[in-house]
Amino acid sequence: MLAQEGKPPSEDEERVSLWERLDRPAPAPRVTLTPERIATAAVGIADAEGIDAVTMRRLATELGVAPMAAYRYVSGKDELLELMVDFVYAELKLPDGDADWREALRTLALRIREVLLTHPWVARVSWGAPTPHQLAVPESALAALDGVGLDADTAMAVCTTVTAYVHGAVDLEIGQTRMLRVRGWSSREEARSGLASQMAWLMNTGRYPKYNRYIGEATRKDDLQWQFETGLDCVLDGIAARLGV
Amino acid sequence: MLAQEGKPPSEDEERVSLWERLDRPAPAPRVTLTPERIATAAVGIADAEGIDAVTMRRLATELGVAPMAAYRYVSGKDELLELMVDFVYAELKLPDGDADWREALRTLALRIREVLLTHPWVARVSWGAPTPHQLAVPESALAALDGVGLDADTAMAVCTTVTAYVHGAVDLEIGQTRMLRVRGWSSREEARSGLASQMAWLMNTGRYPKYNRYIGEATRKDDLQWQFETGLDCVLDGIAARLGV
DNA sequence: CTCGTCTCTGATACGTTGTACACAAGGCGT
DNA sequence: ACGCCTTGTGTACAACGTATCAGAGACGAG
Repeated sequence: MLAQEGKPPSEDEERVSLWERLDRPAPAPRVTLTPERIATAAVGIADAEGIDAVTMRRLATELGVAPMAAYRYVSGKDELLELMVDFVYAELKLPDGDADWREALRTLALRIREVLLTHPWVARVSWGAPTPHQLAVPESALAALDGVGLDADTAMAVCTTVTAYVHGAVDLEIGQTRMLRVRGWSSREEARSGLASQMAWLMNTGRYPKYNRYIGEATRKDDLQWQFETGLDCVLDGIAARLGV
Repeated sequence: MLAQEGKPPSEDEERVSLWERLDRPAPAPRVTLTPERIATAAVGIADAEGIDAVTMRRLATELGVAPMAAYRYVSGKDELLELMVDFVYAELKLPDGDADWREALRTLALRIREVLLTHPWVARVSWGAPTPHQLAVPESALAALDGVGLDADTAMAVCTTVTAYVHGAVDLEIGQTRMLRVRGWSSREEARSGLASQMAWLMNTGRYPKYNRYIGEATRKDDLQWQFETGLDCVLDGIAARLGV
């Protein structure tokens, strides 16, 4: 479609992945830009001002280069986001290999939560294809489960279940936190009494009596850590029960 | 800022939520547009061509109106997405009230999964503030848990845990499915042997021995329904165990 | 019937975004 | 020293969200 008369030298060669490309031994002369510099700058912007502030132009400004410069390293914004996600997962410290499977999975889950809460935009970005540092998570989990004598399908299912819970729970947590932060309410006292005005209106419709009652009675509504750990322990209990310790 | 010299009749009155506004008894004459028509059209586009195809202009074209017409009903694209999410959740059939709490939560989870898989874009859109039809989910779950004698915090935690698992699991599922669909591979035979080229390269780095082995041995890798139900049953087992049946 | 008014829609326009394309600059092997 | 290949620049365009204003059509009052 392009390069229809010139020379198509390496045109149409099979598409290599971002990671494969970056792994090749840096064939380039004079680089002022590197994947690391790009990722660092982009993650910095996202952490400071939210993922919407991450713009190819803004990134270029931050790096002191022209808007199109980063395109030598990532093929588009999607790959930039992949790079950012991988960069964040790189800071995840994996649990030691000599722990009980349950303890290993538990601390892994807690650490993932911490990382995701530190970079809330990651939860809404990560796609289908896992990045290298994301793959280290199931690798570590499977290693922890290795001695328990599970078949491959069950072991994978356990990993998926815990991962699903962690991501889902942190996602809810982030949404909830952001919902409070969007309004002016800084303290939760203010938030609880006024709640969201729309929420208040919804409650006043009388269509959610149980919900209304329960949030009225709840006393640990703000203890997100407790909620997360309670759910996580339920999940781990269930795994242990269903799999014979 | 606007209307600085005329009459600011209802200007600056406190911001009312989308749902409150739509509930007021339709004060308007001659409507060719309605929230329902807008939501139907937008959801249709998103289902057929993905969420990125949902554009204010595209939506207007679909509705046969000018690009700005829908802004009379939603204040911006964010509210359009809220409207779409609520429209989708409206088709969720809630379980009857006379079931066992466990069965109620189980079928609720399975039905949410079905809805989310039918409209995969919903999973990546839903925010912090729940829409009315989304609120019906915890309402129904709390109703099912009402007789079990849980304190408010625990009941809420149970709801959150199940919701978190469902959302997280479906999210993974969608990502996985989309990852297969992005390539040309239509069949999973083709997908398994070739896998993603990038995945294959990552595996060949030798950094993920366990993962590589387990996906090689797994035989139910494509049975996503089994995976989901297995995880779900683990979660429910854990809840039952930790809460004394 | 007429008219003022209120609500809904159309037209136009602006700033921002992602990115295609062609060109310039500078280090390395020979 | 020379050319080549990689890297960064400049310019440009289509598409997006949305602000603003003007017009159109139905209702209530007279």
